[in-house]
Amino acid sequence: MAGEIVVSERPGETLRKWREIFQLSQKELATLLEVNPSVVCDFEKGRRASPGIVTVRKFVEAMVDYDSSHGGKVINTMAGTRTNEAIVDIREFTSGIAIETVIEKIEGEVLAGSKEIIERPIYGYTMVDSLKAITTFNAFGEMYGWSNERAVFFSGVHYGRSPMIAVRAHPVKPRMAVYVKPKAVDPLAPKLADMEKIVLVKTDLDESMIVERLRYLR
Amino acid sequence: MAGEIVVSERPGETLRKWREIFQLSQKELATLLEVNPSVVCDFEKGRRASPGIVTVRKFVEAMVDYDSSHGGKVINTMAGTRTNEAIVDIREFTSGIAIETVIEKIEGEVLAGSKEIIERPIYGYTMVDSLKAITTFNAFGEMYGWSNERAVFFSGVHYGRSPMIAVRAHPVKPRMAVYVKPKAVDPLAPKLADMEKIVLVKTDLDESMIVERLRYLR
DNA sequence: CATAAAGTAAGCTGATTGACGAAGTCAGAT
DNA sequence: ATCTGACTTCGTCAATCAGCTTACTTTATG
Repeated sequence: MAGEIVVSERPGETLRKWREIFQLSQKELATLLEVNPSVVCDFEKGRRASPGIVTVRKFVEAMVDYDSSHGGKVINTMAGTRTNEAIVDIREFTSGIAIETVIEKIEGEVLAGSKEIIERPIYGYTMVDSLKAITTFNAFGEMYGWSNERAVFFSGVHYGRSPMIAVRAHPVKPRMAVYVKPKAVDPLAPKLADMEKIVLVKTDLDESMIVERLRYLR
Repeated sequence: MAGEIVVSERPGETLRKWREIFQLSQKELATLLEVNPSVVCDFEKGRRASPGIVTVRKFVEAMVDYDSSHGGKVINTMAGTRTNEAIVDIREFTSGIAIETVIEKIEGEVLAGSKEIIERPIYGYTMVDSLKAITTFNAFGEMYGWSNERAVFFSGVHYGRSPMIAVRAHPVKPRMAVYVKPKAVDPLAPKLADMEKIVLVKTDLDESMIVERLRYLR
């Protein structure tokens, strides 16, 4: 959405399109943003030709927040799964931790990833139930996607294909993907990981065990 | 890519990440952009906190252009598939065509989609080889994304799951997805289609037949 | 018809960007 | 030990943006 706006030939029109999808008037949106309605108009009509990305973010955020505080009519799917159900655990480290270290802790087997990237630090992790993550609107990270610098643990992996496909198609990528007790690992997965330059790891520890072990990482 | 930059917490760092992926020095990139190297640095280090989207576009374009004029080392996948190979056909209609009409033409069976959406118009279509699309850098339009208002035909569908997962994870959605002669259709696919409010259709015509039939749609 | 409500247009101001160039740091080769 | 190349920092400045206000169309709707 934010991406679509930046990338579009006439950002203003795209902005408008989304405002209309969210069924907001210029005035309403302006109120949410605490600006004058003419500002919204100016952007939509292109008087502001190249809005700063912070501005774009503000617009998108305002609309999404509004929607979710009104039951998420636009954002939420009709399906019953709630965002939070998909996310089993989410934590930020207080400082950067090398990917290697995490791999050791979880007794992971590296399926893809060069030496170089393995040395890089990450700053947190997210544990998701793969199937729920996909069937839930926003599990992929509150519209802004995952922060780059983290690991994503996928539990409930069946074929070992979909999670990496999701990563591939999503604009914002984690540094590291971990399959938790996967039933299988499709050969396509490591290939995709290589392409994305992210580390793909498999572990046989279960969710609670992993959370336990990562708990006392700084 | 442009999307990732806008959306990221520290756009500068993301910009740098991509410059490094393209294996360019600041100086080289600056030369491509015809600016002083310090400009590149300023952006990467965040002195310019909210670059205009035109600037972001310039950066991205410069890197992509450079890469493709050097054989597309980064853009084309290491897996050898060239971007264009994934896209079998792509066409814009001169005016909007109702989704219903397209469904009739291709003798499609509707797997998901309400009456309402089926009446909506689309303005073009893209035919992709599913597997190649995923293993190819740019087929998903990482750069510019799909336009909303079109159909995407997936050929070479095996389980009938990945294409919809890609659609799900990708920020920009087509109005209509068509499985061309799928070997199977995973039950998850129609569910995802419903959630995305896009029409999912299956057809037993083959690629060339479809292109043929859609050719003479206005 | 009158009058909201929604959106457009235009002029203005202070803040920030986009750009430069000079002077600096830093890590590795020579 | 110093040199080179890659990167950083910073002061500067014109251009542009983000925001305001106020006045003007349009388009419903009682």
